[in-house]
Amino acid sequence: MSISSRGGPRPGGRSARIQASVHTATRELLQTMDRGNVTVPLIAAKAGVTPSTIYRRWGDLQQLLADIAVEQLRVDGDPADTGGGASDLLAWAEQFAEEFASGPGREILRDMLSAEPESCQCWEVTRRQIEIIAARAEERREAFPKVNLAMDRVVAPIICDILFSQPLHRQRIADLVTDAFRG
Amino acid sequence: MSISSRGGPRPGGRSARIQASVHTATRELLQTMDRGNVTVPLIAAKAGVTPSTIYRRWGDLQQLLADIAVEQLRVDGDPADTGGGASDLLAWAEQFAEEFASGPGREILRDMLSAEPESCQCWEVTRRQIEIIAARAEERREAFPKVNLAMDRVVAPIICDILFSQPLHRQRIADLVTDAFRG
DNA sequence: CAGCCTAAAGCTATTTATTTGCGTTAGACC
DNA sequence: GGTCTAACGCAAATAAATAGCTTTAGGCTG
Repeated sequence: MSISSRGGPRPGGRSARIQASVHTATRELLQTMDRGNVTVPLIAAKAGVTPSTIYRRWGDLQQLLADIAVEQLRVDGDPADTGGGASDLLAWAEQFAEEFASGPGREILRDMLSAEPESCQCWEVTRRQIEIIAARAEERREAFPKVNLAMDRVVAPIICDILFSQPLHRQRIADLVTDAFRG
Repeated sequence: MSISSRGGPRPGGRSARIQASVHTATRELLQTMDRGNVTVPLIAAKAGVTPSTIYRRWGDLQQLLADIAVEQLRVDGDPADTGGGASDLLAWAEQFAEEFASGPGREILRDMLSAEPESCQCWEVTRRQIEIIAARAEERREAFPKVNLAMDRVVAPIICDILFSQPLHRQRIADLVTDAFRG
């Protein structure tokens, strides 16, 4: 009997309930107070679980925060359909930048990065959004840059601007998008 | 009498000695063991100071690590002069990528990012390196991209590849450099 | 160059976070 | 229903971080 073929209540049930409870508690705390003051015991108390539960499931605070951040990226759903590939990309980039350029947003991005493993799903999730935009553009038979190029020309510079605290104006984003269309 | 006009032994002397001692101890520990096992009390013991000294001067482990990382960036000195702007940029980018693509290198980059403040001198220091290359190219009356463009087209994608654990081949870097020269 | 003055370091006690071992429970599977 | 185990709760032990107070080094003045 292999480990994976047997196994107890892993996916659903209590575990899921606790995960939701911890996630909610964390998000609420992050709205109330500075990220630097949020601690594992605090989250545990608000979520109604013991700290050791959190340590065992997530390892440490950073990985928990990263987990939550990635989840939030997902729930944002598909990028808006504005009728054209170029404007889709611009709209998406503006929203993305706005979301992460703020103090808290920057902290979230950094949390995602400091979490060790493939938790850097951040890049994958983002890429998938661009793929959706690209697919729509193709359906309409529009010209649209390769996804890799869009990541290099638009996403990478925006992320670096955010991480290294460079100012990020509206025009700057528009320029990046324009550049992406010049193969 | 203003604070800045009086003041005790701030720049030189004991403080400098202790900073050097702590930096050295940290670097040595990082070579011996995993970054995750390095703690402030450990560093303090090896450096022959009390932990509270480190906490007061650097705040926490991340800021100390970031401080050291930036220092190491500096000591690497000017980028090599290979005789032409394009090859200078390529050589620099290859070395940069190699330095940070490794496991420890990635961790260093992440440390620099998680340290709060303008400690993100990482970007500034890097930019200055590109400026040096650009200045040399101008002296030779070569064509060379604007520094901002080089940062966007070469540095930003490389950093994102490293941070998000994308593979980073030699050819990939060469392509990025080539792109940068297509204004 | 002797003495004053203070920023920075030491020391210690206290608080807070993290780890660990062990008993308990929920719920997946037969 | 019964069994079996991953995940949880609880509590004790360890380790890290903070804070108060004392001591020291070394820049500055006279």
